[in-house]
Amino acid sequence: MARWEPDARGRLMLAALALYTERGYEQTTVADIAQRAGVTERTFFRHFADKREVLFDGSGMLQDTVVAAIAAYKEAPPLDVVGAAMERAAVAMQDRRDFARQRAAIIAATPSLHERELLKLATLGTAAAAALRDRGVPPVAAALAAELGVAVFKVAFEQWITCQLDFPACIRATLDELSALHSPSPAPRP
Amino acid sequence: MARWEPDARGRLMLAALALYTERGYEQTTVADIAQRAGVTERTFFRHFADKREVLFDGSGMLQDTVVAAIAAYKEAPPLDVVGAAMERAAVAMQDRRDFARQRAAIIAATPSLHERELLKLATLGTAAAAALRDRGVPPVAAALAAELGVAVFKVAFEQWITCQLDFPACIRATLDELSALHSPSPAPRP
DNA sequence: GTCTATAGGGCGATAGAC
DNA sequence: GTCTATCGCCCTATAGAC
Repeated sequence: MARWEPDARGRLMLAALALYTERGYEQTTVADIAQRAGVTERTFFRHFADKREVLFDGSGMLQDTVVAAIAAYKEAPPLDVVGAAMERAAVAMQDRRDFARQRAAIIAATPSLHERELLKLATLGTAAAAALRDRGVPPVAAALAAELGVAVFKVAFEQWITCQLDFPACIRATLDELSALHSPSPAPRP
Repeated sequence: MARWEPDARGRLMLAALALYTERGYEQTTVADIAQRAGVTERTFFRHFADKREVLFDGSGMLQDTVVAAIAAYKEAPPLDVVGAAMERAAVAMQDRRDFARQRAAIIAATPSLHERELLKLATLGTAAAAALRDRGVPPVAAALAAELGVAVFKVAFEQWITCQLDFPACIRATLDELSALHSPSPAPRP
């Protein structure tokens, strides 16, 4: 028998998700989470910088996916590149809709977690802008296109967890809405 | 002589701005701020919900300006409405560029403050979306247009504090960049 | 793993304005 | 009398230091 149960990190994440749902984020102490995971409080802080971070473990991977997709995409206008990258990220998240929904419910109920989520998305935007610049997109256009990409992601994510469509389809629908916003007249005469 | 000096709130804001600049946000305690303002620590927390909030006193007014501008603007496509509202907000901030720059420097140096700034902008976006819906814009288009408005505001703000242009001009320039992103070919044959 | 400083909330007391 | 701003002290949990 091992000296410690394996995967303390995974148990801490599950315990936090469950407790935040059961009794709310603020009513849950780090000691509670550690106890349910069968480790000490100190161990929690070895794995996660703070009490919020335990819910954001996948955000680094999401960012890597987006950045890689931007770098790899064929020659195209900046907006098409970020659109395709966001769809790619959506594909990677598709099979975790129940988790995403539970997590989103906790975050929506907790301003402090909402803040952290926004920081992660902003960091993703900054990384996306850098990846666009690496493709030769001028700085301001890159910053703007990256922000639009994140905006599309946010709106599409909201759709995804509240309706039946799958995530990539929500991204495509939101990208269509974005185009429509820029040509208010349904069909400019050809 | 009054029992207390008036405007404890204003003194707390000034003291916080000065101390955060002098020695950094994390190296400043609430006790330090309270002491410089001549009140107790407890009084600080009666005026501001937390140590960050003291830097975001104006954000409610900014939001009111944007929402009012959206409600009052003439019949026009959603993107034009938010664009005009952001320009209106920029006009209102124009005369506080030095303050904005000092504040931005503190925020840029402090992830925790960056988080709070993003939350305020997200809240502004939500309010702008609601104001667009009140004008009859469909929900998804409203959410997307509001996000675009905030994106333009962020990019333009960055321009404003790093270059010589005035804020409304930065907004207009960024709105032009936004249009350009959607029509990559310089001039589609008429 | 233990120790400590700080954030931030709860509660009652005080003193001025009205 | 009421209302409101401030104070002071006690408390817990976070998060960093040792």
